[in-house]
Amino acid sequence: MSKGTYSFTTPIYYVNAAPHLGTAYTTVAADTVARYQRMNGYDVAFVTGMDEHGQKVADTAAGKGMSPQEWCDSMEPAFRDAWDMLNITYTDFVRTTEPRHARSVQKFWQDLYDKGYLYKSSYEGWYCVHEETYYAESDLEKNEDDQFVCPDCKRPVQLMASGEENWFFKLSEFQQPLLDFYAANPDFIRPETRRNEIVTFVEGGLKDLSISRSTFDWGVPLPFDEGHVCYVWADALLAYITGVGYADPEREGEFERRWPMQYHFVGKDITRFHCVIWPAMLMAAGLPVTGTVFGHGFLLTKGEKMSKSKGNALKPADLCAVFGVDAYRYYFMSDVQFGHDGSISLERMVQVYNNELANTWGNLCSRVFNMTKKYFGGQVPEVPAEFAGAENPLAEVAAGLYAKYDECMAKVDFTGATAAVQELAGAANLYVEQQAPFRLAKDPEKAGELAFVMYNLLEAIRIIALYMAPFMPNTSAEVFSRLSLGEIVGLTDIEAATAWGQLPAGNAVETGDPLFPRLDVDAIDMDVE
RNA sequence: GGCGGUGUAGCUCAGCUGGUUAGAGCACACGGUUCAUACCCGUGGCGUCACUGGUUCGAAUCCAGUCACCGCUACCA
Repeated sequence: MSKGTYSFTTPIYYVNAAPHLGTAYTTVAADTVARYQRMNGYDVAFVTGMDEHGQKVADTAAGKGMSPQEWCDSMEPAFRDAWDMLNITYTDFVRTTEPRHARSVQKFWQDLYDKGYLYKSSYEGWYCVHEETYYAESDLEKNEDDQFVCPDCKRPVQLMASGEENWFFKLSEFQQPLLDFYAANPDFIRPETRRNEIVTFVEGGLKDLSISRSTFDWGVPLPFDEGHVCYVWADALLAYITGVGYADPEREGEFERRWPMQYHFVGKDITRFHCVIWPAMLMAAGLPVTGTVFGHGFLLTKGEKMSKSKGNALKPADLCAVFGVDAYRYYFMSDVQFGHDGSISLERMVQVYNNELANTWGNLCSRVFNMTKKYFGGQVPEVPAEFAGAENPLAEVAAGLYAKYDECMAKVDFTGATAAVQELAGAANLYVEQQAPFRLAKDPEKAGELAFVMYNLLEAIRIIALYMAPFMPNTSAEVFSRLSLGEIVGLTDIEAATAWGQLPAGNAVETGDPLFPRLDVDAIDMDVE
C-alpha cells in the first residue's frame, strides 16, 4: 500500500565538469532520501542527469576535435560510473540532448508562447565605448552617483542593444506573484538564509529573461522560431519534468501523478535559478511549484572551498577505496549539517569512521554475534516465557525511534537521523555492560536471563541495520544476511518492520569479519590533487 | 555601498521565543571491565559564550555600536 508519490531531483549536472565531491554530495543526499522514502512506503522518483547544451560545450567539443554530441556521449560513463560506485538508485537519468527532452522543452515553451509570455527583442548589454567591450552586469562597478562604470577604465557604461534578436520571457510580471508565493510557502526555500537572499533579490525587481540564442545552434530549437535555440537554463530546468514523464506518450499519467515534486536538492550557488526563474516558468505554464528547493552548503577543507588549484581536492573514488562506499556515504551525511557549509578532512573522516562505525556499530555486531556463537551455538535464542513482559530498555529506545528518525528525514536532517540511530547502538553497548551476558553465561541458573539479554541485543542490531540502510545499504544488507534475514531493499513499511520482537528465534547467526576494520590515519596513503 | 549570515571548550558544532553551577561528540587524563575490531563502561579538567555599551531582578540568548570572516547583489554553469 503506497503512501503516495515522493519525487525529487539533483541538479542536471553540467557535462563539462566530471563528478566530484560536491556533485557526489548532492547525489548521495538525494539517494539517502530515495532509499528511505521507499522503505517508508512512498512511490519514489529520483531524477538526475546531464546538462549538455550551450556554447561552452560546443567549444569544448571542438577543442577536442569531436562533435558536441560525441563529446557529451563520451562523458556519460563518467557520471553513470560514479553513481554506480556510490550505489545511487536514481529512477531517471535525463540527458538534455535526448529527443524526449527536446520534445518536452518544445512543448513547454510553445505553451508559454501561445499564452503570450514571450516576445522578441534585441538583447541589451552594458557597453563601454572606451574599451569597446560588453560587460555582464555582475562584473560592473558603481561610482558615487550609483552609475554603472566599466571595471577596467572606470568610465560610465551604457546600455546597448547587441544587435542579436532574442526571445524574452516576461519574468518581470512575476515579481509580485513570486513574493506572494514565498510568503504563503515559507518552506519553499531552505535553509532560511538562502530564503532571505532570494526574497531580497526579488524585492529589488526582476528583469525579463532572454531565453533564446541565435548565435550558435547547440541547443533545443524553439518550435516557433527555428533559428533560435534555448538558453541553457530554459532548457536544463525542464529536465525535472522530463524525468517524470512530461509530454511523454509512453509514460501516460505519470507526470500528473508525480508533479509537483517534494524537493529539488541543489548547491547553494544555483538556488536563484531554482527559486526565481523556475517557479515563474511553472506559474506561467499553469503548473504547480515544487515543495522545497533545498540549497545545501559547500564542503570546505581548512575553511576553504575545495579546488584543484588550492591542492585540497579529495576525490570520491579515492575516498571510497580507503573507507568503502558505505562509510563514505555515512560520513558526508552525518558529519556535515545539510544546509550548512561543512569542514571535511581525511583526519576527521578517519575519526568518525573509527568511532561511530568501527567502535560503536561494527563492534556491537562483533561482540553480540560472537557471544551468540559461544552461548547459543550461533542461533538466535528464544525468549523464555517468564521474560515476556520484563523490563527492556532497548525496546523502549527502539519504540521512540521511528518518530524521531522520520521527522529528521522528512526535513532532510541527516545528521539528526543518524544521531538518533546511533543512540540505539550506544544504548545496546551500554546494555551489554550492564547486563554482562558474559557473566550470566558462567551461571547455569541464569540461562533464561542470558537468552533474554542476547535476544534483545540481536533484535536491536536488526533494527539499527534497518535504520542505517538508507545511509549504508551494503552494510545493512550484510548484517541482515548474517542474521539469516531477507532483503532490505523492497521493504515498504519501515515503521512496521522496526516494531520490536520480529527477529525469529532459531535463525542462524554468522559471526563474520569485522564490518568496519579500524583505520590508522598515518597508514593512509592518498594523493591529494 | 545595500541586504543577509557567522564569531560558544584543543577540534567540529548545538544552545540563542532571556532564568538554576553554559552543552554534545571527538581529542586529553584517570579508574573499571573483558564478550568484542587496544573494544566497552564510568569519572574528570578544560570556555572573560568576538569586543564595547545598554535594557532587565537576571543575557551566550534582546537592543545599539565596533572588529573579523562569509554569502547574495541575474542570463558561464
